[in-house]
Amino acid sequence: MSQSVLQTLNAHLQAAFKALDLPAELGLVVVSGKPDMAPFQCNGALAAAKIAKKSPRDIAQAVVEKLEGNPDFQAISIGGPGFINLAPSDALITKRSNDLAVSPLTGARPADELQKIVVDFGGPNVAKPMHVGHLRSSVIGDCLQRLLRFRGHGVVSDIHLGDWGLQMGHLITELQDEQPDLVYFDENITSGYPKESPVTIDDLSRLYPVASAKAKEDAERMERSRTATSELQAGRAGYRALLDHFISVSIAALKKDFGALGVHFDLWKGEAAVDPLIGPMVEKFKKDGFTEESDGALIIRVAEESDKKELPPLILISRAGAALYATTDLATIQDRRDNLHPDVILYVVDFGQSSHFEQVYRAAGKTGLFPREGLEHIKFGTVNGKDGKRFRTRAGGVMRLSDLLSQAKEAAANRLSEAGLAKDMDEEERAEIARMIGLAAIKFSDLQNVRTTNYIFDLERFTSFEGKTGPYLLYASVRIKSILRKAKKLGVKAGLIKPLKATEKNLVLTLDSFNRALAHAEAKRMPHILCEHVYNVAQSFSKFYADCHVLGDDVPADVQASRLALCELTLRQLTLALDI
RNA sequence: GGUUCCGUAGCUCAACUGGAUAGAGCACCUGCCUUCUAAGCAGGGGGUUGUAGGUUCAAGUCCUACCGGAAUCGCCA
Repeated sequence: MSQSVLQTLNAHLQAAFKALDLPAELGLVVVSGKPDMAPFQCNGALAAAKIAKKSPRDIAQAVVEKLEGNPDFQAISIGGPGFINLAPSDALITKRSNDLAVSPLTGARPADELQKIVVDFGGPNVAKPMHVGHLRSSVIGDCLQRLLRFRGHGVVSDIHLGDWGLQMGHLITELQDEQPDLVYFDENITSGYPKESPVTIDDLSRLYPVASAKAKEDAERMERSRTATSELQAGRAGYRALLDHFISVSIAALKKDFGALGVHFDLWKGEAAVDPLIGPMVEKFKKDGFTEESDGALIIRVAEESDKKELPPLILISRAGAALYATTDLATIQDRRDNLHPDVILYVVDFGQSSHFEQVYRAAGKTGLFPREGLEHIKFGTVNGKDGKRFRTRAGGVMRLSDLLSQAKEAAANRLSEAGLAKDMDEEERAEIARMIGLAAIKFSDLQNVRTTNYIFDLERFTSFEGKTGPYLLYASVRIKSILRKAKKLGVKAGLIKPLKATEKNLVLTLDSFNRALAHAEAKRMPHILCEHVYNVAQSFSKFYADCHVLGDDVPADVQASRLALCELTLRQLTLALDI
């Protein structure tokens, strides 16, 4: 596999800098900020000026002279204070385009250093229904796990169900108030519970808010939930049996939701699964002297010298004797360390929990449980409404995931019939296409902007089909497929690629940056970088499509073959990238 | 009040980590379908990057102080 055009030019520039006794790194070639002047540029002459004590333009001039006559360049010029503008030769572009055409992954390569990575995302609670906030974690997490796998890493994804802690106490006690006669509440019975669940998923989502609201106003009610939580964690049989029902009912419902989203998890573990590890882990922390007592609770101090404000200690065991969120997270790290042996664990969780993870990561590092550097919080912004205020679950009008999906699907179906598309298909096929388009719209609009704050949820944008959207990308694929179909009918075969017009060369260079986008997206754990690339591909193709007729009567046979090959290549890369 | 994150076109967001005249998409104008799907293409208007300083050849990006917003601040997850 050859190098990308950028890498090739980069090698030449670095060699030229080195030959001038300047640091090779300064020869770094980047995509030009002024694409109308040249596709690439090198800014090293400006930085070199200080070291060499010469004017940037003189250095640029010397570099240009070194590169003169190199067949890989079509044009080299100096702009402004000392920018070196670089245009690759047609021969280089042509060669690279044909290399890409025969590359199974259209130029993508595995990461240099392969790692074992655990991706923890989704994190839905047993007690609460899925809403748009979970959508974000799921879509980003799923994209990251696909990206990392594509790059060759060993990836294990875990949903990390919220099935432990106070919320379970809430559910148990509220259920007891509603149906006090259930056998689970009889302390004299410790086995032989019914297989059938006493509750449905709807019951669960109804019980929790009720209990939570009551407990907030009534200290006594809260105490009952706390006690139930402790008893559950201490192993009370009836409560454990209830918990198992809660979990299995939830998982069944969640599998449906995540299935509809096309999101996959390797592990469906929850917090409850690491319960047996907690006791020994806490004992070890105690023995090793990492813990101390404070106000009746067992804590680990995680403050560091450099903190401007002391970070509160991590609470391992509450006054009531219950394990908390941080405790199960630590135990989960231990579980993963011992069973999965990861180099890195990624937590795709909203930004509001930053300090919690900071506490857990520090504690893990301090106690020798897991290296601090291997734990990464992949944070994203809280979900806000159009008014910029937080999109609250309580505030009524909860947007359920399934509702969102069906709305997107409906919008897609309307668009299809309006535009008279897919009319030669039967109803079932059309519905399937509408579903895919709606899903693409949702995923892309969520992924394309990864800012860490101020995430605004806008249904209209999520289901829009014009401009920079998922459907636009699909549309590009559809157009290519249509050309390929026609070519097959006409008996035209793909051949050697020879980019002639600017739109063709541009498309090749865009396709050529695939690997760079993948590597960059991985390094930053930012899916939107990949989205940006795919959008660029679709846009470059659309321009090419409008500018270059592929199968016209007036197009020579070799040009037809070349453009057809370019179409095939583009489709392959689009398909690969959309699958991530 | 403390800490952390953020402030870019009317709206939603980029800007490859310090590079040239800050880019896309909506929305708004002007063209383009008897030719491979117009979910598209070509073009236009729209900006003192919250404010004020500082660092240097160069600042949306780095440092300081204000203004405005969000999250969080020991027994919820």
